[in-house]
Amino acid sequence: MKIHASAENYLETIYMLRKSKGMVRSIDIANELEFSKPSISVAMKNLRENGYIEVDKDGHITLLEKGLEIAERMYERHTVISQFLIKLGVEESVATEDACKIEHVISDESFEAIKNSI
Amino acid sequence: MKIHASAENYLETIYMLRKSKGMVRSIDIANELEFSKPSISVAMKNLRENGYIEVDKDGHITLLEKGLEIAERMYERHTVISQFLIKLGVEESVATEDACKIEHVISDESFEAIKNSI
DNA sequence: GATGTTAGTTAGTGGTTACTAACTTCGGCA
DNA sequence: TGCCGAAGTTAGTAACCACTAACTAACATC
Repeated sequence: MKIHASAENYLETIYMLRKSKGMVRSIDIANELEFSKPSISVAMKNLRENGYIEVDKDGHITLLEKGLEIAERMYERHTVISQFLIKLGVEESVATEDACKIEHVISDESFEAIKNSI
Repeated sequence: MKIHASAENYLETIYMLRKSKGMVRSIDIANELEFSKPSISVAMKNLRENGYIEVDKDGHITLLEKGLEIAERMYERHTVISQFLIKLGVEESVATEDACKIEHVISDESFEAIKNSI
């Protein structure tokens, strides 16, 4: 299973919700991303079957090592890029939205360059 | 017809090839983007049927007003973003590659902020 | 004139990503 | 006990974006 932008996004969202709310269920991700329940259900099934997350009997989702690695990477990109844009004068909500997209397409090299420029 | 990233990319490529080579045919776009001929053929059909480009009897492609507008917009984004990354120390080919992706997802507001920061 | 190359087309396929409709499962409460 | 609502699942659909296979059309070259 190759990880694509959508999977990166799901893993990052799990990571963020875990930080802000403690426990994470599918429904929380659906509410956060404003996606339908089935979309999340199918996505979590894939992530589970490929060893990125674990789901206990109560539906609580935990990031496994593989998943955590990606989530942390995305989270760092997200925070750095949005911080960078805000520093340039971009409105916070716009900066966050843009960071959400850019974080999935930018190279390591460019990301590091931006990070070092802040 | 809504314009998506791929269409923006095709229009931008036509614009760039026009600048560098004069005439542009489908095959030139295929070579430039390293896509198959049928992929380009179908894409050009869509752009033609929706008034973004014109194709004469010899297969020469011209941007119509709607298409030119998008192409110029993308071209500006491309040059500004890659220039910006190069200034941060990113290797040129990487900067160009990243600009190719970022230009399709970044907001006007963030783009202007980057442009003004150079 | 036959042959081969180049450009372009059509038809069908496959992956990604999200959707709706309709279902099950489970816990709480009248 | 029986019903309701919340959470999650399965099945089927749709749009986007590229692909290969196989075709036509036009032109060059021998």
